[in-house]
Amino acid sequence: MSHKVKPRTLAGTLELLPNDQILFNEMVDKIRKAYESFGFLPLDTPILELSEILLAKAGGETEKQIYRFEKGDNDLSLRFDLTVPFAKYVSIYQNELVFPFKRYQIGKVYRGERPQKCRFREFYQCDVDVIADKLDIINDAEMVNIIYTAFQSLNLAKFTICINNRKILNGLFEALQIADKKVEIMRIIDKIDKIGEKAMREELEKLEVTQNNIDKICEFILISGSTSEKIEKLKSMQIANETFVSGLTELEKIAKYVTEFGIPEENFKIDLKIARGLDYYTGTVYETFFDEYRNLGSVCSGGRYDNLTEYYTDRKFQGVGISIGLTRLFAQLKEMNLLQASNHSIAKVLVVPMDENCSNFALKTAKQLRDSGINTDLYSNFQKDMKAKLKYADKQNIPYVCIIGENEIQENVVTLKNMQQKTQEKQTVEELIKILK
RNA sequence: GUGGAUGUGGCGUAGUUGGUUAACGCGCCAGUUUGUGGCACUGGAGAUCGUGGGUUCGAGUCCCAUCUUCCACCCCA
Repeated sequence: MSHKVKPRTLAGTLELLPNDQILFNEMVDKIRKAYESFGFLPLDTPILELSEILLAKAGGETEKQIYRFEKGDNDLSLRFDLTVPFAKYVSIYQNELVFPFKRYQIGKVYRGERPQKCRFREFYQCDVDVIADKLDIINDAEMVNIIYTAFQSLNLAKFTICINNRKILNGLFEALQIADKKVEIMRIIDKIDKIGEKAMREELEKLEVTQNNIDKICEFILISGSTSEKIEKLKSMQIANETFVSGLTELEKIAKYVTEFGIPEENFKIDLKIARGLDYYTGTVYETFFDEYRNLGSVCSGGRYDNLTEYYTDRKFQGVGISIGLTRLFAQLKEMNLLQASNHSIAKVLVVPMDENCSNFALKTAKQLRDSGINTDLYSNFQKDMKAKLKYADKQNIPYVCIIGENEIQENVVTLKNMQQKTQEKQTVEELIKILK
């Protein structure tokens, strides 16, 4: 007896049973449809890239978390996100593409982290981005609309799309003369919901931000009220900083467009606490939360960037985009039992020949069904009895079984059994197709 | 990368102060007379108790090491 290799799946990866996979695929389909409904174009890029491409921007988390290896003389890496390959793609094909280039991409990305709850090493991202030499702010507003449309069609839970603008934060830091620490400060601010105001203040103290400035930051990020009230309050702060003013103007425009897009007020909010860690964001930043499950964190995030292709070309491109982390979202929904159990099957009908002598009629019937666009499974074991055949249909949630035996062949009909209603009737093949269509 | 835990058949667990052929539920497979499912009943397969050392007459149960997985931090989807 040889030793068996114990079959197991790498931690931090998601592997589903068929019922869940069907649900997962349905979510992908809905997201794709939402993205395409805005005219975004599909794109696929390799999972593998040369390391020099993915690591063009040296330092930071990327370098720590990227899966990198050598094969022969090639220094290769697995893509860490879909944005960097997108930047490479745009740089290569800049003369062939039509701008503004609106694309979506749904695919797996890889991060070499210590896996933990809802934290994966291989996961799906569903990205949409627009890129052009110059991109009007209305594109930022359209992103809100896309997120709204996608989550509306996913129909999972009540959600709120929160936006902020990095320029406002940067402008404030410049005005307070603490711009040299802006990246660190933004990361700390970003954590306020998780750690609370007190802990946030303590962390800022550690950074040697003065008490006066900490007060100002808190006062600022905790501004409350409706969207228009917040904008008024920000204006009344009278911060004489160009960056701040330009960020505020952008935010105001987005709020206006969002209303014009017809997005309900309850689904959209300005949240000055949102900073986002990723340092390539330069303007609008997005996060999306489920109202009743805020603790899940953001289920869709993104932002505006000024020069995404800077590592590959001198031509400057502005972009704005968002991403749904579908693997994490799915895992969270499943854990919280928020997914309706799938009783969907891929096959609409199971064709069951009683024995080998019935194969000719059964196979022809199956072909006719498939030619009519009906997903048809064929029970492919003549040996087993009727019990096993029906059990198979039952377990697969196949709604109809089409039984073909000696009796049926003689009368030139089939027996169609409705599994749910437990009824059955003899039908001609033509009637069968009509019923199943 | 830092810190804390975990590890018993496919899954979830029991296993008493170390003592005979490791238990239970779910699942899986097969039957309950052969053209009718989800129920019930009967039977069956499946674990060298993560791995390697050690202590002991004897270890799933104690000690050490190692691996694995999980959780938190970091960062992020």
